[in-house]
Amino acid sequence: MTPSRIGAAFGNRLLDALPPSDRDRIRPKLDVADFGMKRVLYEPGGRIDSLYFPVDAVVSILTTLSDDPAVEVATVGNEGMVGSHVVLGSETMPVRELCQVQVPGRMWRMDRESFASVLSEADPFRDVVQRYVQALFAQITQQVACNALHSVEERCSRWLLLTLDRVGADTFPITHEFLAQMLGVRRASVTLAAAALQQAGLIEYRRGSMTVVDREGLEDVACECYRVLRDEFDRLLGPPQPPTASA
Amino acid sequence: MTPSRIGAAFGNRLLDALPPSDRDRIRPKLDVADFGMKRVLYEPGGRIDSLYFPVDAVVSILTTLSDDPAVEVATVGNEGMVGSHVVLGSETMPVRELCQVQVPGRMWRMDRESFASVLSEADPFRDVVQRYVQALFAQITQQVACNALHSVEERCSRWLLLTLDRVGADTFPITHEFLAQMLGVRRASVTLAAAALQQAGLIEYRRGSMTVVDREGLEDVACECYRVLRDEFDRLLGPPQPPTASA
DNA sequence: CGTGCTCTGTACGGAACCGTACCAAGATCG
DNA sequence: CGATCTTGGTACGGTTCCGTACAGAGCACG
Repeated sequence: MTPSRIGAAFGNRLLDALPPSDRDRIRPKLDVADFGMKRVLYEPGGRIDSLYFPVDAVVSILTTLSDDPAVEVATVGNEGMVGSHVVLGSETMPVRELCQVQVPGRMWRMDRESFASVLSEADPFRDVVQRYVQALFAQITQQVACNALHSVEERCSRWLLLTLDRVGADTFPITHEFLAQMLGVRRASVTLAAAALQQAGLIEYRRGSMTVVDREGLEDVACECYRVLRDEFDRLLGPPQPPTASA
Repeated sequence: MTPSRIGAAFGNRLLDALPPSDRDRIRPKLDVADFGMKRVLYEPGGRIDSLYFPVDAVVSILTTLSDDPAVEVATVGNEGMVGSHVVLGSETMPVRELCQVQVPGRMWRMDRESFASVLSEADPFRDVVQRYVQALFAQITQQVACNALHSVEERCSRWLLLTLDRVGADTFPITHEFLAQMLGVRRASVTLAAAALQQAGLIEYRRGSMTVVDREGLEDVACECYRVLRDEFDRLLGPPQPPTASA
């Protein structure tokens, strides 16, 4: 943790969308969490005891099926928070959904009671949280159409771009196997798509590590879903701030 | 409209989940709406002036893409309401989503201001509405996995079963073309799947009209998504009531 | 330094589905 | 009752992706 300069930024777009005075008001209720890769934050149907506001971590919301591995329905990074169901009045996850750390990194943590009490006061916090839940809704919605209509290569590109926006770096850890599970496709299909993207000079990867080389080129290959989501987040949460060294 | 017997049911599971006294309290704010097939209730990004509680109508929530026809992300019938974004604090639809009547029928209508004012009081209404929004979330989430993993025939069956639960009858109007758009597949693919289902003696159809003959057989063909959604709705809203003649 | 494990590259047949197209049967409407 | 439109049946080549399998390449650890 850091000395809390007045109104200092958190490095999380949702929290930083608050006026400085509101930031200082909730700061005492936050501490820092740091989880390793693939750490499960909430089990299916499990209790939501804490909410998390990622800084440079990325978390997946997954849905489980009886015969297949879990499929990703949305990702949460520095633009949002993990545990949105509390906003809908629930203290638990849906029966078949879980949250899992995708890319390790830092997150701000707040326990559910604190969150609920801050939320119950009518203030900017409630407002920005509600807008985030709308954005999360939009993300899942887009994923429905994307999975129905777009190719593996398009979806891979979309996924990489979204992740890129959420971790602060061009390189992040990811295996083909893992990405395949997120997209609900074969590992070999991801290998093929990734090879094509590397061939085209858009990415580079070696054994569990992915680097985006040509970001704009990747946007051209990705389906429109990426831009749609980015624009919707910007509309609801305001454009991303340049990363002020904080936290 | 009907003479309002005290505590009378509405024929909508969400409204009927309220205690009779609460039902009577909101009854004056409701009137009956009846829209034809394919009528658009909200345009993409458009204002939500009224919310609707279907009785025997079915409404689709669709997401639009620039190059393809709109794809269905969820359906709303007598288990829920149309206009859930108001609960999230918005007065408009997301930029790329719309709501369209799927199967014509009756719906209860409430204007947004009335809804918001009823909602702001802490009471059973707020509670049941929040649970419905959770169920809607679950439905869209399931659709993500379903579109990624399941065949056209499985998805057709799921769609028919969900619709069957929502209209009060075994027969309802639907064309192959329309169903294909909802699922994001070719019209010919639906024709093939429907022919197979008819061949198996599960359904019958003739020119824009579909009848489910063997409901349990259809459940066996459908993917697990149908049962998952039905169970989640029952969990959050209570089991469906036998249809009391009302409204 | 060798062993074992994880991750990636690649192959092959097959299934599902696509884009497109054309025709026939039912409905509608003058 | 004939013209026209909508809906459904069918076909065909092509593409994408699947299921499965195996081998090599990088890394970790004893």
